[in-house]
Amino acid sequence: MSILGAILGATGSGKTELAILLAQKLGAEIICMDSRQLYKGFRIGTAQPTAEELSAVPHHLVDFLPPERQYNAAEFAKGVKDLLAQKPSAKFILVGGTGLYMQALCQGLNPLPPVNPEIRERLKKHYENKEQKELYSDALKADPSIEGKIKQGDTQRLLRILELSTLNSQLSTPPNSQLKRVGGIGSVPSVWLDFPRDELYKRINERVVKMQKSGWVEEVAGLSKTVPANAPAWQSLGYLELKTALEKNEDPLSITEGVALRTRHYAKRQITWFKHKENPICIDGKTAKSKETIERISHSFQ
RNA sequence: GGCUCUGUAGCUCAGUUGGUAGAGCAACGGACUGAAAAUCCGUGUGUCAGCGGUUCAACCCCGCUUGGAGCCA
Repeated sequence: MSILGAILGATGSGKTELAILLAQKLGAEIICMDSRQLYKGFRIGTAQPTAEELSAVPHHLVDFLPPERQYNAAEFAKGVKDLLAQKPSAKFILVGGTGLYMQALCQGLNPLPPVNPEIRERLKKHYENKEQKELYSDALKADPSIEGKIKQGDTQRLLRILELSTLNSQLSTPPNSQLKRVGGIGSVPSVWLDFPRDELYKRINERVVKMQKSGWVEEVAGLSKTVPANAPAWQSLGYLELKTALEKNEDPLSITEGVALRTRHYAKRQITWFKHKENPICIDGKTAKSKETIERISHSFQ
């Protein structure tokens, strides 16, 4: 097994910097486990590693995906496994905050057919102007095991269930409820970069401002010219707000507070996920880059 | 100086013909199996500006004090 461990933490907790120090010390390469940093050209707003950082240590799965491409947890897991197979003697460190991707990689996924965009689109259209209840009752019929697990308002998951049931009946695979996870590489040692809540929020607020000062606006202006408006990459926090502000000729700084707010909400979701799904060693974010801490983490990664 | 409006949750504000109060946002907690920076779910945290009066009972009515806003001088 060539994955030494994972650096986890909420957005803005300083994972990137720590990972580089650690990778240099351990002679490892970095795998970005981030559903947004993988989009090509979406650099500043997603806090991709800088050019300097990228050249300091070999990085994978970052800044490579065409913005109009949809990606998913299964592709990520496959991408990592392919990489491990290609470089059997290399050592890797996982770095990122996308919990679902880590789960898919380590624990595996149900052996289901790949996402089918046509069916998904059709279902979406079909339920667009209907009552929420109808979507729920149809999904419940398709897979009774979702009762109590998926809520009525959770459009995204309900559509997924219906998409699966459509595929299942076409491909006669077993119903969702009976499937088991397969293909996981098993759990890896992980550390969580911890901050008191108010400090983390302060870091997030400041980072949004910093992004705007360091070329994010120009980045979005450029991307707007080449990337179609419906490209999945635009879903990255703040990009759509910024793009719209530019189109409407509004002050790009008017979005700052809203973006910071949504980023804080996102950070909270990450905290909840990793606290409950993974069992990382908690380290103090403030002293994470100290010699002692690096030493300690290296040790647990061996 | 005079007149009018105003003070209720962290913020913006509802409200009770008098029976100690509730929305949105924030905040906090939670879920998560191929969109996850996504998508959802739950929780009210309060000297109702202060002091006194009327009343069985005041956030509500009355008086004074105090903070804020506006108009007239």
